[in-house]
Amino acid sequence: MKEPSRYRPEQIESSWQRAWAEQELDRTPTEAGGEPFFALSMFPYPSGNLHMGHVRNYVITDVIARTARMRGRQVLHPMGWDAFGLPAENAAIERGVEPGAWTDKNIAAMRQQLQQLGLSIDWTRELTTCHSDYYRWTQWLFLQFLEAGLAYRREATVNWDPVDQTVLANEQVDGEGRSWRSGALVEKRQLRQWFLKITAYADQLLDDLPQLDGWPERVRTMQANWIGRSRGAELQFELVDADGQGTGELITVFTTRADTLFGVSYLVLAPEHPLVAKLTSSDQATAVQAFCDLVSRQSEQERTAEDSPKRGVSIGAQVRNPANGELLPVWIADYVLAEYGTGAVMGVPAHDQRDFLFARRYELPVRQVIIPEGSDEHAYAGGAWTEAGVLIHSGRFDGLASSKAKDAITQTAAAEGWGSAKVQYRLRDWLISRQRYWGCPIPVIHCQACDVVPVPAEQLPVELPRQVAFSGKGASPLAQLDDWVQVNCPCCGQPARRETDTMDTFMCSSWYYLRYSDPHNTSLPFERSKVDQWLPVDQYVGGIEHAILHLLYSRFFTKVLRDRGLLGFDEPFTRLLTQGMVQGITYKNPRSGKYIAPADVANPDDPRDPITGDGLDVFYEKMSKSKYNGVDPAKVIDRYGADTARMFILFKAPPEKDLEWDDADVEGQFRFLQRIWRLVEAAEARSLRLDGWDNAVAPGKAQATINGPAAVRLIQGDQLSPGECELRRAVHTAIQAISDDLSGDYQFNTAIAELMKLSNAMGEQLEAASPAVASEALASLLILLAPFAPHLAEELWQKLGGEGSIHRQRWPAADPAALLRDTIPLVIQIKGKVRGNLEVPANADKATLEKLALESDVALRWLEGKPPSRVIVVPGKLVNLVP
RNA sequence: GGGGGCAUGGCGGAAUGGUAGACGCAGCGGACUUAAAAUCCGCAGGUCGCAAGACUGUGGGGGUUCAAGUCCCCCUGCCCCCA
Repeated sequence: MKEPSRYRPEQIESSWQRAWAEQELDRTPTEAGGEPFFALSMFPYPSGNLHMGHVRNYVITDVIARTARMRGRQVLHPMGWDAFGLPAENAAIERGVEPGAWTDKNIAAMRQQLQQLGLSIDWTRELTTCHSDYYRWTQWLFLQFLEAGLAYRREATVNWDPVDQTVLANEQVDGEGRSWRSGALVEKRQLRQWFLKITAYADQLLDDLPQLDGWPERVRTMQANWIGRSRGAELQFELVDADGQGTGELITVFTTRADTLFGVSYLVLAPEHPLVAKLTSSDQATAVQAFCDLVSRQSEQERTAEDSPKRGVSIGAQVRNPANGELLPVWIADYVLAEYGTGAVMGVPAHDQRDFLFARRYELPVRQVIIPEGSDEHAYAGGAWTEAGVLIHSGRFDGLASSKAKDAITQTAAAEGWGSAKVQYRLRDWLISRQRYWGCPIPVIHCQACDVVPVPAEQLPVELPRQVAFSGKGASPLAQLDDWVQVNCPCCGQPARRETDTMDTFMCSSWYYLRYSDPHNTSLPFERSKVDQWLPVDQYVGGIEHAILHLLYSRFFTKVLRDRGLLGFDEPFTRLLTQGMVQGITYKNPRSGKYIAPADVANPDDPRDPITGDGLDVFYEKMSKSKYNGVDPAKVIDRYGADTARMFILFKAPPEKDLEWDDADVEGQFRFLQRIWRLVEAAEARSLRLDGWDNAVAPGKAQATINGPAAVRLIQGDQLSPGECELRRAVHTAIQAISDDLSGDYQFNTAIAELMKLSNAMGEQLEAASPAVASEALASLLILLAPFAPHLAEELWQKLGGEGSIHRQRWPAADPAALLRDTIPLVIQIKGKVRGNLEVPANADKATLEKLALESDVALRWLEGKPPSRVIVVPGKLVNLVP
């Protein structure tokens, strides 16, 4: 007797990876035939090592890509590298390695790690954002923005990251005022910087959100909140001199509550407002300066939180309320931001909570001008009343409802020339300048005579100089490279200077998905016909942390490029799956706050600090080095193989939920794959073969409706034993369930549960089944398994003599005949409670079911001979008898 | 403060308004073995009961329905976004 072999992933995985590469199995089809399907993962930053979050991301996309291929779609499933960024520059500063070389080395390491996962990626389309054959086109696209008037330079209050020594866009600063990268509290600085005019697309970016019905609702909500459109009015207040005479100079405020105009007690400017310096009276100058210094050290969050103290100082100027002629003092305050609206607001303490707190603190008058409808009482005590209502103390507008009054006052303002309706956005223009070396150079030249001159397209790329000296201090290394900086102006030929700022790396990632459609084009970023053929991305997979940043920028790019005629669609990503985090078991000493490595915990049932003996807190948290809770994918692959790692990650939790890494569950998946191996071994020992199984996906071939060899097609229900019927039912139930789980809303965890059920059923029924039924079951199991565990499925497919690669097999369709049953268990309910079961003919009609139920033992026992008052029959399911 | 989401065994998680807990992990019992590992078979929400079975059970409270984890209202707790 032949010695049974054992499932040893290390012996099969790498050889199949090589074989598939030779067969070019993952190559994107170039000839027509079949509907295109673009499966995309958010590309990684090449840090040099793959972590579990990456693995989860790419495995999910891989299953989607493989399934689509087996369903006859033409699949584009590429990978690339988001390769500009600070870590490379920090490595250069700390270890003296050249950022480009460091990055390329990391890419090579990570590519190899990715390949070990058995991902069906077309590596011939790989792209790297820091290579000039890519960033040449990032520069080219920047010039498109410049030409369209969507890129501009201006002096602005910007977020300065003191750790990374560069500015940041608003989206890149979190709610606590910290940098998304370094975690440092950002400072405010006045600098002249490059911006992209994303606000010009604010309406489209907002209004097109509802059509993204393949996106998670919460991502759309987050984007809508971020754009923050509010409809209101701009109102102008004229400055008056000490004698109460108008000076002709105006302060413009933005408000969504024009209805409260008669309740204004004062005006507030942002401390950074350009008029502040001009308007401050001499006796207030010292106080104002001190206050501005104080505010510049505060974060936006601190300044605007509703529960924080509101501070300010009068600047000694006065304005006139255009509605009633009252004179109002002008203040500056921390809670008004220069970059939002006009940088000035009207203070209405009775109807705005922050104004209320401010007025209390500085003893400014509070006048109520809105009362709740149907009431004449003062509706506030101790706080502002911010709801809509009816106007009082508002002259000719008295008695109007808030909503009507807003329109009426705005119209009056327009008619009398002191205001107009205005739509305001929270979204601000995207600051793309970075004072760093390792980024895409901004392709412009500053000339004394010609001002800002774009580098002519034929001179692109503006190459980033290599072999640069890094100090880590002061200005960008680029600014210190005189040879590089000094050029002649392309316009007038006079000596000029290159722009030394580089682009935000989010620029590079805002269009990479487009380049995959035509990655080797040397005359354009991509050809329109190709981008329109493959895009928009059918399924995009990545982390929720990009809900606003990358996803909003990419939508913006797509719309701009559409308007430039470079592509022909409105949105880049049709469906979006935001996968959850991978969490590791984390031990923390609650007294010292120190994290303890799992390896140092002697007894996991009673975890204690190895040094102090304190009991430890145990919980799951996102894997990170500092918490010692990371699991290295390479080690898992070494020990169990890629297929087990893939299966575990997909089975453990639904894709959008957080996943708790658990070694015992990994073992469980390995055992499952072993059981399949043994199942096939046993079949092989019976000489079962799959070589008649002609089911391959051929380009253009019509979708087969019946699977398998002729023998199975001829299976007649009445020729099968009950066990064979049961087995076929299990097979086709699994086909149907897994096909559903892999359609649109991906549920890999339940799909794998169905595979387990099928394999359990085969364990019981396969041995007694005829070769035709058994081989149908085996082939189906392996084909259904193929997207999840591609190496094992291929190995076993070949073992049984399957023709061609299993990955070229057609996805099976369930045979409805196999799902039919003669009898079904009918649930008998008494008053809604389940009291028993009854085996009844599957095709029995309502009347028969009712009769059978009434005659059942259960009915006799519970109804005590009395006829029920009501009978509900759900055919195929249950009968509910209500006494 | 506003908006959104979530809450199911010891654990991860399943359940088109129709038998709650699929599938797995951990656990327990058994077989095989000199023994262990591996493997195989079986048990398993809780309470009461020898058992048959009954009662109870999806964060808490109400409601709609023949029937609610699922739909509606209120509350509590946790998470996310915005302020």
